[in-house]
Amino acid sequence: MVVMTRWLNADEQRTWRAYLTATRALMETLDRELQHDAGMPHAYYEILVRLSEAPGRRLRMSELADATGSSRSRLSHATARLEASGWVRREACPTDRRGQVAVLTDAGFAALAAAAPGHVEGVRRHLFDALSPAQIDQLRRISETMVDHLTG
Amino acid sequence: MVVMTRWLNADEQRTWRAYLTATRALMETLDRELQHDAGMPHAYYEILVRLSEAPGRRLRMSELADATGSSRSRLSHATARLEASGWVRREACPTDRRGQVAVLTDAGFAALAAAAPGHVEGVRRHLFDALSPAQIDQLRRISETMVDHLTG
DNA sequence: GCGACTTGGTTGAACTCTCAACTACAAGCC
DNA sequence: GGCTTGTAGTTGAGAGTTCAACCAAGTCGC
Repeated sequence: MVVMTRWLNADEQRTWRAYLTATRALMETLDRELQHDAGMPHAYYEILVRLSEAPGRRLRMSELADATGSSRSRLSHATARLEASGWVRREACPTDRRGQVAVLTDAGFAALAAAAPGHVEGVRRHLFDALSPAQIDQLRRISETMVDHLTG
Repeated sequence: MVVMTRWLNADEQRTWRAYLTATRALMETLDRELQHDAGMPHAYYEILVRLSEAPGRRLRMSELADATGSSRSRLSHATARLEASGWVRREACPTDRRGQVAVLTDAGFAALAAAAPGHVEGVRRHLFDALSPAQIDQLRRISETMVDHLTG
């Protein structure tokens, strides 16, 4: 079966390349800053954030994986590393004997509290300072549309 | 010295999280598709694209690194891998004895030609099909603003 | 209660990326 | 020329991610 490829037109091409370049540059900058200032990659920072927001600072592994948009395997490896750093602890789940619960330790909360101001400042400087309020709104709508489309 | 952190307000927070989630989901989807269908990660696909567009299908390593927004180290490793696949060949630069030129082989061009339709279709399906023409325009402007801001 | 299927989570190998160190050559300066 | 500094690119080690295989425990149907 032959299917004609719907190639990108000039506008789409330009949009796609700009989006790729911008996103890559932003993520690399933030990742480098976080690694340098707080000794953790952005993915690990997000894990700590989600745990810190959860009741009791604890979440089932699978819920944490969903919240951070990560695979179970990735989260398993990451948790092992965070556990070695003393920032997260694993406990058995009382209601499901297969389950594990990741718990943010006090040291983990402290590490997050130390990292957050610098990182938030980075997000502001590298992203929001460049955009108008209207653009921030547009970016939110576009991103939410994308999320719906990709996961719907 | 004490500096007050300029925290994100609710709108910014929501925008940031949606952007992160959307971008991660999109990139992972495209990367997985490309890996599955063409046996290469997205970063390598981009290298082949840039080479295919260059005159003589060849570029200096440093130009290629800039074009793909990659570090020299990353490009070195990637080129080694692409060379092992027979998709890229390295030649000495005639004008600068330190230099190397990456050349896209016929096999590399064929691999790109085989991968491109599926990948472009993926970009269209997962991104552009979800956005209105106005949103595509907004995303382009936002992304170009970000690139200027991050690299300016 | 028992087999089949599904879900929760981990593991190891292969792969990619980052960082810092390093070699080699080019360019500027005296 | 000879010295210093900058640029081009590579390398190896360490860290993070993916994929597939796997075990253990829950769930469903009969």
